[in-house]
Amino acid sequence: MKIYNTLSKKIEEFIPYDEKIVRMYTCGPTVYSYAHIGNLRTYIMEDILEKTLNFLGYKVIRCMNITDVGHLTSDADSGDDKMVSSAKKEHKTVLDIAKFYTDAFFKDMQELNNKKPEIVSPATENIDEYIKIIQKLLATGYAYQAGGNVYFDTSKLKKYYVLTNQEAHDLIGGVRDTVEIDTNKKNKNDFVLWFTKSKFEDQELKWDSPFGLGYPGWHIECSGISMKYLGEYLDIHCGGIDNIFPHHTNEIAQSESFLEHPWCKYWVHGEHLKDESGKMSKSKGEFLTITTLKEKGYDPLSYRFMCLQSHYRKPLVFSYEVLDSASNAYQKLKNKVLKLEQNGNINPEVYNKLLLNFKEALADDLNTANAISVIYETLKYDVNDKTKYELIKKFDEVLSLNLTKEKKLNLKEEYIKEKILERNNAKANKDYELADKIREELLKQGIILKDGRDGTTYEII
RNA sequence: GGGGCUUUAGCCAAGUGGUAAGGCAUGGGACUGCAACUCCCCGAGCACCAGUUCAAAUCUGGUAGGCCCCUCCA
Repeated sequence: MKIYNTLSKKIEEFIPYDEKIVRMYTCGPTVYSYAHIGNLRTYIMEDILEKTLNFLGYKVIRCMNITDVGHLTSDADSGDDKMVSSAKKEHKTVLDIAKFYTDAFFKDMQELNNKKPEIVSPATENIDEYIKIIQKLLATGYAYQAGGNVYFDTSKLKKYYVLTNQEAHDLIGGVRDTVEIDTNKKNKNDFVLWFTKSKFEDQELKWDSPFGLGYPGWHIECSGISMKYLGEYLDIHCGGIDNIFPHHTNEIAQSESFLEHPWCKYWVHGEHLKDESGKMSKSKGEFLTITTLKEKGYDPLSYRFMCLQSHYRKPLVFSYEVLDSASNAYQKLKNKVLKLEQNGNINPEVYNKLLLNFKEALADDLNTANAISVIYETLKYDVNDKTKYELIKKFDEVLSLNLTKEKKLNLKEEYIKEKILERNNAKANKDYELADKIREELLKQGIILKDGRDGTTYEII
């Protein structure tokens, strides 16, 4: 398959280290609040990537971290650890908060049909790993201690900005003036590996280490967890586009300095979901979560459908117009699939042809929009329903839109038929009030009545 | 100041040199007691300018608009 690699800024043929096994690391959430649907867009992309690789015959081992410590609100001393400030606000311990929002996160993931990675590891459970890495970096001269903290020395690298085309001196001009300069740093772009001198009195979580009582920097977390569970050679590292710099850049710096050989082959980044004002964030605009969407009557999978209709590397602007459109399209699509007859035999020629179209769409840098078009092509194709149904069922292994999920009938068939008869009598007597009442009652119980040329039939919602 | 992305019908969107997929909405029609569902029909020459070419939405150069990163962020 082909995938865009941020490292080369090109679409490349995907070749993992091992022929059949893919080791994939995806940056997880910082669990100090609910995830908004913009956060979730990236996880949908990652889910599609994982399932596409499976579809193409790879075995994927995927790992995700949970950031439950050491994530600052800003680089300045005025900042607060996000976890700590949440805990303060909600009068709970840091780990209580983390547990609560981790659970909420995976519930959202489930609502969106995002598979939970087989390895999920909180940052606080891997402290030994970070210490091990930092110790070696200190020993080999890639890190130094200053003012109580341990920093990574970016000047020791031949090339630090591997993911972007920036140069160190480019940074000198701009940046906002609210950011205070950490005078302990030898170089402007050095970053913290370990804090012993907490900037915040409230920092609750601290661990003993050879560098003193303290806590790890943010970037070291992903390197440590990744290497612990996926080894020294990583095939894919995913995350949101905002992580390219500094987070992923720093991960590469510290990991490759530690390993002394190249580390991850493919860096895959998802573009953001925007709103009218720009980037969706927790502090401005409407804070949209899966729960909010549900309360407004949207199926979470409509949102998944909305995301899949566009490309993961293109900005997508959220509006209710777009969501409504996706929601309509999704419901209609499901209805069509539901009506397919399931008897007969698969036409192997057509099956293989359309399956190939579908695979080619996904293998082309995850072109999910085209993959969805293949569903419509399938529905229109001149072939029996059985073939269509089985194809769509197969497609859904990747798309995960519940397109072929059986609906459950809560009512007895005889009861429905009786009600239809009753309504038909009412209609014959021009008692439309009663007829509509019966129709509404059945609708409440999930049954839609359809009046057509050949009488009344029903469908289950 | 530096780095990068983006601009295709009312909306979403595909397209990577050969004459604009697909979806949603709107409108028209069939069906219905009305409606919903379903089915049929209908729309753009691709931000702008200048090049390259037999041929450009697709390549080159420029202009304009929108957005992101360089500070925690998916």
